[in-house]
Order: sequence, then C-alpha cells, then structure tokens
Amino acid sequence: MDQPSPPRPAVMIDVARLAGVSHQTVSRVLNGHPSVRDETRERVLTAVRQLNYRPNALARGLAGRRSRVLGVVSFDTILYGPAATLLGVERAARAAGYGVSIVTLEQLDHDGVSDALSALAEQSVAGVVIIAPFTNTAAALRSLPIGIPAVVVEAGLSGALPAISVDQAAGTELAVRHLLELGHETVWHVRGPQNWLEARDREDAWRSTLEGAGRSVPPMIDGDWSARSGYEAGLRLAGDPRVTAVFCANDQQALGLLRAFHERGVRVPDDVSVVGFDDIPEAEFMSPPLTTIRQDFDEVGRRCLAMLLDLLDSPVEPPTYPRVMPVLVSRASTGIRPSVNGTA
Amino acid sequence: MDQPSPPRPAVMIDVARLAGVSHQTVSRVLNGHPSVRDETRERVLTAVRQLNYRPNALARGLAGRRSRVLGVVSFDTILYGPAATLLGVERAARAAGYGVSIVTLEQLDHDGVSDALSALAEQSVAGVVIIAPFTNTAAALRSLPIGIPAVVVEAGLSGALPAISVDQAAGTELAVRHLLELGHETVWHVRGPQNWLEARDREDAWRSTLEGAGRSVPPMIDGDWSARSGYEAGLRLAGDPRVTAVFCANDQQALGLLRAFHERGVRVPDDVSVVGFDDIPEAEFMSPPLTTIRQDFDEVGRRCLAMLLDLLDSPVEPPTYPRVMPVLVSRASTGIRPSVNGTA
DNA sequence: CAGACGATTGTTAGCGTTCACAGCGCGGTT
DNA sequence: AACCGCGCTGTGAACGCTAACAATCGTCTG
Repeated sequence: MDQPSPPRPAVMIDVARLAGVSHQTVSRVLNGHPSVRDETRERVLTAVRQLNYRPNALARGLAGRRSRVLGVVSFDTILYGPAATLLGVERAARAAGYGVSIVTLEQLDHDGVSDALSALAEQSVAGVVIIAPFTNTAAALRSLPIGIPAVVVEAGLSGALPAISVDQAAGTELAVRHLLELGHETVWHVRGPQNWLEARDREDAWRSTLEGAGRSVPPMIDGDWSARSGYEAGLRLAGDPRVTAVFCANDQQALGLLRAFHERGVRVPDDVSVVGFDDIPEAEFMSPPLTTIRQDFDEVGRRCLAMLLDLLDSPVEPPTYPRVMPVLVSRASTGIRPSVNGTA
Repeated sequence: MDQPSPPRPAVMIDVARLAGVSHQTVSRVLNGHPSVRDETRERVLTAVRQLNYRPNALARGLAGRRSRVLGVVSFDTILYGPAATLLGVERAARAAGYGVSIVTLEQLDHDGVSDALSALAEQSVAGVVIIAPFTNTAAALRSLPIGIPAVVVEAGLSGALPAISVDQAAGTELAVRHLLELGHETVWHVRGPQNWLEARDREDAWRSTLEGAGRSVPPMIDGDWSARSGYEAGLRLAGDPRVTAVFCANDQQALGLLRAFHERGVRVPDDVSVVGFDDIPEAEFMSPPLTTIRQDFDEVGRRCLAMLLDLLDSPVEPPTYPRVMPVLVSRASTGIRPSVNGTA
C-alpha cells in the first residue's frame, strides 16, 4: 500500500495522522516544546523520518512572527573584503539555522540601499546584515525607517545602527609604524576610493600616525581599489627620489604599484618599501611577497551574526561588540632592510 | 484621523478598504490581471502608494504555487569564478524580479549537496542554480530526487540536469596553440584540483591539443587553484631546461609560478612563457602581465538565469544553451618573443 | 424581448504553519 | 469526596495571500 515516493511532499498533517496525534503535537515536537511525552515525541519523529517530512518555511514564517531567513545587502561581491565577509556571515547563519538571502547593490546611494532593504522586507527576513561600507550609506541608513533589526559592517560608528567593524586605524598604524621603524623618513599613501569608509579611515589614520610621529605628510595619491589604479599611482611615484615607503590602501593597489615599480626599475624593498592592506591569498606570492595588514573577515562575519541574533532576542539594547583587530604580516616587500634613499 | 506612520505595515485588506474594493481586486491589480477597469486600477494603485504597501512574499508563496525566490548553491564564494558567477546570477535574478537565497557548501560530497538542496527546498524556492563544479557533483545530483527545477553551472554535460558551461576545451586549446605558435616545442601544465570539473576539462584538452599537434606530452604538475600550489610547481619546474612554456589551470596558480620563477632567476617570457586561465582583474598587473584566457562569468550568470526561467515555464523540455566561449588575452608573459631554449 | 455572453467584481476556500485557548486525566490537598 | 493544579494533548482561529467559483451588470444575438 505504500507508494515509495509520494507525489506530493508530506505536510504536517500527514505526519500527525501517521503518528496518530494532532498536528499541533507535531508542531510542538518540531519546535522543541518541553511538554510532550517522550513516547509521543518518538512516534512523531519516526513518522517525520518515514515521510521524509520537511517543514515549510513559508508557512512557518507566515504563521509565527519570525522567519528563519536573514538578509544580506552587499556591494560587488567579487571584491575580496565583501566576498569574505559574506561567506563568513553565511556560514555563521547556516550554523545558527538561518537561511541567507542576498541583494547586491548596483548603485550606492540612498535609493539603492532603500530598494535592497525593501526587497528583503518583502521576503520577511528576520534581520539584515548590511555590507555596504560607503560614506553615504550611514546617512542613507539613518533616514530609513526600517522595521527590521539590522547590523552594519564597517559603517563606522557614526550611524544609528549597531555596527561591526575592523579597527582600520589600528591596522593603518601598524603599517605606518612598521615602515617608520624600518627607518623611513615618512610614508606615502595610495588611498582607496573616497566614498568608501575604510578608505577614509585608512587615510585619516595614515595622516594622524605620521603627524603623531612628527613626520611630514606627503600628498596622497588617489586609487579606487583596483590594481590598475595602483599601477598608475606607481608610475607617478616611481620617478620621485623622496619616495622610500608606500602604504597602499589595499593589496590589489599594491600589486599594481609593484608592477609599475618593476617596469620602471624601482627595486622593492631595496629602493622602496611597500605595504598593502587585507592580506588577500595572493599577497604572499606577489613579487616581492607583500607585507600587509590581515583582517579576519571570518571573525567579522561571525560577530555580525552574533550581534544580529542578540538584536533579535532583545531589540531594546543594541549590544556593542569590540572591533576586530587586524595584524601585521611582514613579508619581503618591506622585510629585508630599511632603506633610506641617498644613504649609500 | 490619519496616523502618519502606521505601527503595523499595511496588508492587502487595508489597501482594499482604502480603495473601496475587495482584496481580490487588489490582488488582481498587483498581479497584472487584465480584467480590471482602469479607473479601479488607478484607485488601488493610489491606495497602495498611500499606505506604502508591499505584498508579503511569504503569503504569496504559500497561497500561490511559486515563490519569487531562487536558490543558489555555491562553493567557496571567495574564489573568483564562483563569486563572479554568483554575482551574475544575482543581478539577472533581480532584474527578473526574483530574490536570491544562497547556501555555500562546506563539504563537496553527496550529502553536502543534498543538505544544501533541502535547505533551499524548505524555503520553497522556485528553482535552483548550482555552482558546484565538482566531479562528483554530477553523480550526486543525478541521484537526487529534487523536486525543484535546477540548472547546473559547469557540471559538464554529463549530468542529468541542464547545464550552462564555458567551453573549457576551446579555451585550453587557445592557450596551448598560442604557445605552440610562438615556437615552443611543447607545453607543460600545472593542473587544478582533481575533483573540479574545470580542472579535468582543462587537463584533458591540454593533453589532446598537444597530441593533436603531434607533440610530446610532458608530465603534469598538481595544483589546487591556490597561488601557493603554483609557487610550489614553479620551484619544481624552474630547474628544468626543457620547460619553455607553461599553461596554468588558473591565474592564481600562474601568479605563484611567476613568483617562483622570479626567485629562481627564470625570466618570463625570455626563458619561459606562461599562460593562465580566468583573466582575474589582477592578471594584467602581474609581473609580467599575464597572458590568459578570459571567461565571461557575467554571461554565464545571465544564461543560467534565462535557462532556469525557461525551465520554470515549461519543465518538460530542458532547453540547451550554447557554451560560453572564452577568449585569449595576450600579454607580456608570452608576448614578446618565442623562446626555444638552447637556441642562442 | 429572452437568453447568452463577456467584462468586472465579490465571496469563499484553502496554502501549511503557529498561537491562544481549551480539555482531559491523574495525583495530592483539605 | 470534592477540589485544585499540573502534564499532556487537541481544537479553532489566525497569518496574508491566490485560486476557483459565483454574482452582477450591460450588451449582443436571434
């Protein structure tokens, strides 16, 4: 009488009938409600297995208040930072029993964020992680009457929303100090795109670290995270004998810079030392291997999720989480010897 | 009497009341049903705007058959290929009015895929895109009684499921022929991880292209996509005078290889020519700039989605889409001059 | 002018779950 | 012996929407 593969997937009432209980009892078993007799629970679970029953998340979300899906708003998931954070969040979410719905931003203005958020709201996500570290995101978010708990990655602590961030200032300080300690008079900077918060933070910290050490602050060069922009910056810097140390706002830019230096016969680290930021997997194998600042994106993802789950439990008091601390990874692009140009 | 911001988000019945119609008429307007008087439609739309009403996707999915959410199963979304494909799929999905739910695979066996798929099934996704190009994925998928329409990326055409793929053989042939045409006697190969389909395809095509040209097939070197593995391969290859041309299974491996060669004083392209695969954004700025095979992942994403939507419309006849053709991007790592070692 | 038909709208039932509120049976109090 | 309370279970009503059918109106056909 058993058909081996039921044409229609089993629903709760099927399980209930097979187990000889009411659908509500099945629901209780599935949700870990305490007051169910062990024997009954067993019977239900057996039926669940037998029918290969899987609860319908849609119905669950509709009936109860909360869905088991989180939303992630991200931008350009090919970039290492966002991609790594996304992966971290997804893993942590899955471990906590949540699904993840993503929306990538095309435009990074108020409307973009707004659209993304309402797209997620339509799906009744329980909460949202926003990985959109732009300078104007904070403002956009503040003016959004989002009804959903949200956590922002790297949006500075300026916004009204609880945020997880890597301590960019600390990382930058590590980089700059490292170079100064190697004997460089000052450190040049190829900064990131101005509408990214990280880029701003790094630039600010670079400047203030230099100033704090009583060094002159050279004019900085523009970049946009891309290797190309680093390359162009490198061409500009290559001719200048004053340049003995460069701090790039990310590793891709550093790669381009290294390329330009190589082309122009500038030796790294003999003539110029170079430091990047991120520690992408390729950094170790650049020519020369790149000294850089490692950020633990996995940890960022994990904390994001922890924070968001806290927020779901008690929407009143947004807990503050400590910033994730980056570390310096010293490699050959600065390693060998401090070189102060002209000191022969 | 109006409260400016309703405490509870408006639902369909609210709109209906405000517009003086039944909730069903609202539903009709929202779903573009033809038989609604223009004047009525206007009234409803006005009410929708006024209440800032957004239909609840959960309820929609529950009541109707199909949800407007697609699932994506992916592996390691930090890798360039999968990340780029994911982004392409997400963009295309969003353009088509679909949300995207992702699950990343931890383990790449049957159970991993199975778990991921049922996690998505719970969310009642309308269809699934599987970006998990492993050799055993095909087998795992075939044995899965998935009830949801699915499209596989790069799973070869071996599986039972409709697939979109880049023509790996064509790309590899471009790479190998390019090297042969430059005058190299044969081409060495640093292959990718053996459980990846692309890696297999590229290795096979490398071998058969050489054989087809009547050249000897050197032993290939193992790699795992990482720059590190390319570096190790490079160290091994650097001492060998027979090695004048190397085809790496991806750009990261090529980067590591270049690093190793540089360390060992092997000049590229003077002593050895190197070709990669993927054309990651950094390829152009490696030292030297890397000749490589460009894959249009955006196009892959778009076709995936088109195919999946076709499948949703008519589950009977899975349409076949043409393979995406990669192109050769020639740069300095092979460009300058064909060098046949020993010909001084 | 009766009947039919198309366009438009309303009504009623679910979709598969959880929530709130009973019920039932049993042991321990008074 | 009647009562309360507790552990366990069942019943009915949402949740917000779409599907299927019924109802109404005006118009068209013969």
